[in-house]
Parts: sequence; C-alpha cells; structure tokens
Amino acid sequence: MMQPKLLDKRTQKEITYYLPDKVMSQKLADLFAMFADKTRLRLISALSISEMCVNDLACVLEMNQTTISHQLQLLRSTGIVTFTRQGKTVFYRLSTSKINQVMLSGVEYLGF
Amino acid sequence: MMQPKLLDKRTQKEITYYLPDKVMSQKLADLFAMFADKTRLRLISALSISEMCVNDLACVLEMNQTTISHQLQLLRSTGIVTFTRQGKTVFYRLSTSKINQVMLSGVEYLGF
DNA sequence: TTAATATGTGCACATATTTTGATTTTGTCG
DNA sequence: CGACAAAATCAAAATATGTGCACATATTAA
Repeated sequence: MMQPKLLDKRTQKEITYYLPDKVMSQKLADLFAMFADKTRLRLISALSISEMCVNDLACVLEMNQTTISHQLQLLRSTGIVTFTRQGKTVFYRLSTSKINQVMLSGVEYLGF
Repeated sequence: MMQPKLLDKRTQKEITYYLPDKVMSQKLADLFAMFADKTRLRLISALSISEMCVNDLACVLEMNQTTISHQLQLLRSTGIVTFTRQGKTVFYRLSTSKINQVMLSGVEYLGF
C-alpha cells in the first residue's frame, strides 16, 4: 500500500479515523445528488411554496409531464417528497421543512 | 402553452415569480453536484481536518493519484478548494469554512 | 543536463442521468 | 360499460460522469 509522503503515520491514522466511511459518504452523496439538478431544485422550490399536482408542476416549470413525473419519483425514492392521491390527481409536497435548510445552505454559500 | 388544471392563474403567476430562474437553479445545482460524489465528499472531509498534498490525499483515501487529481481540479474549478505550491508538492485546502456548513446541512438532514 | 519525484492532462471506457414520445395504469363520470 | 383525464412506466436517445492508464509537465537535486 501507498505511503504518505508528508504526513506522519499517526496523523494519517487520525485523518483516516475522522474521515466518513464509504457507506456514509455514499449516503450523503446520494442526498446531495437530489439537489444537483436544476429541474429537481425548481421542483423543490415550487413545493416549498405550495403543494401541487404533477400537471401544475409541469405547467409552472414549463416542462414535459413525463420529465416531471420521473424526477418526482426520484425525489420520492429518497424521501424528499411525499404525495397523496385525490381521485385522478396526485398532490406532492415536501416531506419535511428540513429540506429547505439544505437548499438554504447552498444559497448562502453562493451569497444569494 | 400548457395550462394549470388546479391552480388559478394568479397563484401560478406567484409561484412562477418566486421560483428561482434556470440560471440560478443551474448555479445551485452545480454547487451541489460537487457534493454529490463520495470521493469528493471524502476529499472535502479530509481537507476540513488539515490541508494536504495530492499524494497524501490519495493515500488517506486509498485511491489512485490521478483520480484524486481529477476530482481536485473539479473542486478547484468551482472554487471549493485552493492550493499553494511548495516546491514539487501542491497543498490543497478548503477555500472557506462555509463549505462545512453545506456538508453539515446534509449530515443534519440525514440525522447523523 | 539528467534523474527522480509530484502533479496534471488527454483519452478511453463503463456507467449513470436527463429527457422525450408512446404506451399503460389508475381513477372519474356519464 | 365506454370515453376521458391524470399520472406512471417503458423504451430509447442524448448527454454527462467517474475512473484509471499512459503520458506530459513542473520542480528539485545531483
């Protein structure tokens, strides 16, 4: 195995110890991946204003219904949104307001 | 153009108004994309503990040097890390501690 | 200048993602 | 039931991403 060039072994061990393991890094990465697409970010923004049905989301975002539906499935699968069916129409909403904290941290970082 | 089925026009206008535009959504998405890969997250974590040279980062993460270098270029290009050269070796560090806030918002969301 | 070492780049490959049109499922209401 | 409407799924194209090999570049030391 490769050896560090500048870190002493003790410091390396320490860093390795504090480093998130691959499983946890992957979970975090999967979460951030949901925020790493402009369509999904706009869906999240829209839903943070008001719950909405698929068709209205497609209207507001001016995008294909299928695209919206697909992205909503992704957001569902990661628990970011939930939904309720009322007859033919399905209403989506953010599952918790904590999602906005993540968005905001990005907005603040960029200084908007 | 598609019409909303359930929102009245006024509400639609309002939502459209508050929705981040595509340019800003893309910028945010690009930022989050940097956090959407486990290798980059681990690099960021390592650098939040201590600045380090490329080789040591490769050691600590137990990954190919070229892979690390590629990912560091990405992190550089988005301003998340900066570097200084000292002779042959290049030291990388987080450009601001604000980056940790973004990471933390994700960690908190997941409840770790 | 040459050798040795640290880092960056170009390319190729595999894999994943985003989007759309066509189709299907689910539900409503005559 | 049949006609319609909303949303989901399928299939496929276009695009993007992560990784590592081979090589290029930069810096130091001899």
